[in-house]
Amino acid sequence: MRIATWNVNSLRSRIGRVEAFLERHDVDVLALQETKAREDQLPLMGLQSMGYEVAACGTNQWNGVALVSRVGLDDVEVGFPGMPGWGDPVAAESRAIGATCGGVRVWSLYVPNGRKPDDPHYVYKLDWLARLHDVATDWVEGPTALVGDWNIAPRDEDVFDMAQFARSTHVTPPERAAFQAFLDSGYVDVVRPHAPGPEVYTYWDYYRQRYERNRGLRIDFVLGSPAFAARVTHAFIDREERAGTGASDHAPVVVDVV
DNA sequence: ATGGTAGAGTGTCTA
Repeated sequence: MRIATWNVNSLRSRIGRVEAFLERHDVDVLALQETKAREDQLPLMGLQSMGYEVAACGTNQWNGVALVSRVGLDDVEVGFPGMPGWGDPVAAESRAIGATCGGVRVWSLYVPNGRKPDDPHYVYKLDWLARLHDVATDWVEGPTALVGDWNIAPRDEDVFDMAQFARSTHVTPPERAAFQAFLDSGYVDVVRPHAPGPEVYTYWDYYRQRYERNRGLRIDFVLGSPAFAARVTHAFIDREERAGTGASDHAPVVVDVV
């Protein structure tokens, strides 16, 4: 079974690339972030004709996550227990969706950006991660994959130039500690062992031709519970998907499990 | 400190 995650930066504007990506890599389950659409706005007909089911959530024009699966899409849950921000327009219910696909519990996650370290949204980000961690410790016994845009670069090697992030989010010690807490609870970065080398970015800002100059960040991750990680045979970052006009600013991450 | 680009949709907001 092949599982992928992709911050698509608007599903409606990217639907052609999404369909081509699914076909090119023979993907069974695709977790999407920043769909930027309500469920009723989504162009699902093409995906359905390709044999996929879709579950989506999103209530505003900025966030939104979805799961696309052709190996089952059962027990769909929008959000997780204790998730902060209910009733907040920037927040909650459009950032997490979970379902059981092919025997694996998959969560598509769009971790809050944080904006600036002195912004209230940064506090909300850390709170959101803490609440997710609370429930994720209950899921670690089963075959679980926490996938998506974590908006954290856990290590210096995940950043093209640490000096440029001296006063920025994504690299602060509290954010990195929040990410590390998932690893300490048993979750494993299942991609890095299969993506060796110094530059394994998943995101390149649209500004300043950062993709062309390979000045990116690694912020999209597949964290697997031990039962999931033991089944991973291969993984890669589809860097080429970021090239050309009409690309998302994120590349998809693909994982194979037996 | 600012601005650069892209996408939501008309006012700016978000990333």
